[in-house]
Amino acid sequence: MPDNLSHNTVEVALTPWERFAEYLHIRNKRITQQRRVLLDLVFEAHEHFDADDLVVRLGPTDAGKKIGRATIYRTLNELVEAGLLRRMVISGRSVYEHDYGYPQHDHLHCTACNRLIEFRNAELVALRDTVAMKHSFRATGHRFIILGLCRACQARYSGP
Amino acid sequence: MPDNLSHNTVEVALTPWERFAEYLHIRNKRITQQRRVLLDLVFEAHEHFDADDLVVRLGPTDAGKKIGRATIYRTLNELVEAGLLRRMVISGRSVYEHDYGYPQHDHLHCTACNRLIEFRNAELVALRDTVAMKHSFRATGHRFIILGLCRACQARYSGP
DNA sequence: TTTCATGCAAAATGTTTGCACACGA
DNA sequence: TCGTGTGCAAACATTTTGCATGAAA
Repeated sequence: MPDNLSHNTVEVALTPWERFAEYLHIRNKRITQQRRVLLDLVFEAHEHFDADDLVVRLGPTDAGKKIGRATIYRTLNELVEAGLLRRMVISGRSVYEHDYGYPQHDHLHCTACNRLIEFRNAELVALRDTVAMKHSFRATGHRFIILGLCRACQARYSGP
Repeated sequence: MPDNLSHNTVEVALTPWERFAEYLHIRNKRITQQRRVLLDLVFEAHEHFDADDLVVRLGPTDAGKKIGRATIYRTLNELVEAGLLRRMVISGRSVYEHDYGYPQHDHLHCTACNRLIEFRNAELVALRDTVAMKHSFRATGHRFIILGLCRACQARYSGP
């Protein structure tokens, strides 16, 4: 396994689009306008977002091109299944981020301002696998979130 | 070899009851029948449970001793705030376990049978604090769940 | 021309809240 | 007594689903 931890992307053979097309083709699913628009929107930038963000970003502008909430949810599930997006649950709502072509990482979650800060730590995966092996468990993934206060919020909460 | 986590305890000065009473007293909250019944029920055994489990364990109609769902949710929130219970979210629902008088640990979650297996690892907290410090983040806690297949489910899914 | 996908609204889920009454301190 | 707590039902927020229509292949 190559150590790409010090770079911002991971080399991948296919573009997200090629990969999604492949995923759809294998399951006899169709390449529709909606899936096209959503995938482009989602891979426009490296951000954390939720279903509602997409609704907002689609909403007022494209008057004729309205995509229903249900389709957004359905497509997000497909993108997760296709390995393009990673889902995590932050205070009760699903939050998504790029997974394909993006290095493995985890998050610090500021419980005051709700910001998510990414970090990478190679030891963590090693630790995970050690623990899993000790319990005859076959690890397929993990969720690790460090909760606390970011620097800005520490300052804010200890007076001016 | 499993390390019998469920029979270990941490020495604490107060019983859960004393601690809850103290918590309530400080906030001018009252020791009611319902809170009494719920705390006893919750500390009856070391298990993972959710709100619905409590509803079921309280029975259909305890001769007029019915405790409403709302009260159960309200009390669980108090028990978490009081530091007696720890809450984690497993596939969209809140799951609780003892926190007070119970050693720090994390979980392996079998995504096939939904079982939660506890493990302890001292390195993890060290790692957490190292990462937090590197980001000027004040860590107050973390959530770490290793996802995968437990031994039984690995066997089940690779044929007999 | 046959599936499959979409939009809409309704349903499902898990939890919280408003309110009138009940009860603990 | 007085302020909290409770049960109930309704509200909530997010996500899923049933169904008739519309669009890929």
